[in-house]
Amino acid sequence: MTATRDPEGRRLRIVRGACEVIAEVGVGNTTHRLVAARAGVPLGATTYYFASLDDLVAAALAHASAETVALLDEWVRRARDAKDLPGVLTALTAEYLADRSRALVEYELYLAAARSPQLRGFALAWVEGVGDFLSARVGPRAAAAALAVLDGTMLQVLTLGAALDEEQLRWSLERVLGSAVS
Amino acid sequence: MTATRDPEGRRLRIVRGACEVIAEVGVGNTTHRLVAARAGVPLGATTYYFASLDDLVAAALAHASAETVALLDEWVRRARDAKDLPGVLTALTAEYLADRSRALVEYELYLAAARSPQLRGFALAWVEGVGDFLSARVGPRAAAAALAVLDGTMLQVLTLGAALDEEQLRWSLERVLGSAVS
DNA sequence: TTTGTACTTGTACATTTGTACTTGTACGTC
DNA sequence: GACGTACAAGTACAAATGTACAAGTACAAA
Repeated sequence: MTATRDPEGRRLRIVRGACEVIAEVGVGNTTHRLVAARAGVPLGATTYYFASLDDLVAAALAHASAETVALLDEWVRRARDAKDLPGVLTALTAEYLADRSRALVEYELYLAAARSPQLRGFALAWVEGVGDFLSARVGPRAAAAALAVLDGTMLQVLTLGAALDEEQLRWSLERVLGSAVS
Repeated sequence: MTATRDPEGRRLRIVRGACEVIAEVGVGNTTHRLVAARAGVPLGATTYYFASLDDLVAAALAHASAETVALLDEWVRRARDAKDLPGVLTALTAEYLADRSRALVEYELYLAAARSPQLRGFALAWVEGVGDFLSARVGPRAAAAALAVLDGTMLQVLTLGAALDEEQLRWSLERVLGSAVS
């Protein structure tokens, strides 16, 4: 018995499976077999679509990064004309953290970038994306401060397993953005 | 030829080697052989002192955490009566990041805690340590905000490989700590 | 229908890895 | 000095893993 033919779908299944595995066990413990089992494809499929395990992991991280960039567009769109900037940023953060699995892959990617410069571009996409947008709106200093608040808050939520304290985040952002906010 | 006998020193050498290896390749890619080579001990020594690889990694993370707790005491001591709290915190952050290798292990531990609750205690030590101290001095809201700023800033410096912008950090902290500062 | 190609699937194999084990050695105890 | 114990160091081996490969299968083109 053979599965119906669907190369693109298959590749996507594998990449998605890889993302889930990375979120669960981390980049270092990700294996062909774990990904194959998670994606529901035979082992050979993972080596057919990706030349090596590194390629597979890189594709998964690229996928996660692309999702974030897409999300970034939404952030910019919704925050551009918002009157209540801290409120919108807080809401967006809460939405982002709702998918804990994806967020974990993101931060896994973040940390992996610390060791391999070729991944740094992905990490930069986020920082520069949010940074540039905020910078244009509230100036570079406040933008950098807000970005640090957001990154630090998300990291703490992910690692400590606690729920996001939206009131606290809003308060912090208001403080940091200061008079730039209406 | 046999090395001179020194159980405690040996154990420490192995733990330190493990920390270095973790900083370089990450928790997931850490192996007995890498640690042994780095520590300059035969392979058998790593299994003699640690029942399993998990134990070895856990010991290394515990070691890193203990170092941080020790550092925490210094932070509290130096910041307790400081007139210029943002300035002192900025200086302490710069000092902390000077040892990039150790800082990386810390954040590796941070992220690992997201997946294994038994590591969460170590991650909590930092957050609660700094948090409680700051909280007593500037109130819970400003303390949490400052903690997020510090965590986010350090994460960005580590992952992007950029130098710490001390002026920016100082500005952010002043903004967050607000009137609580002299 | 026939055929070629891209895809599928299962398996095989060399390598790496965790860990146990054996042998040798230093040091406290008598 | 003799001796037992805790440590040192090398080796062995089973399990896991990355990857190559052979054989089969679906689908488009002719």
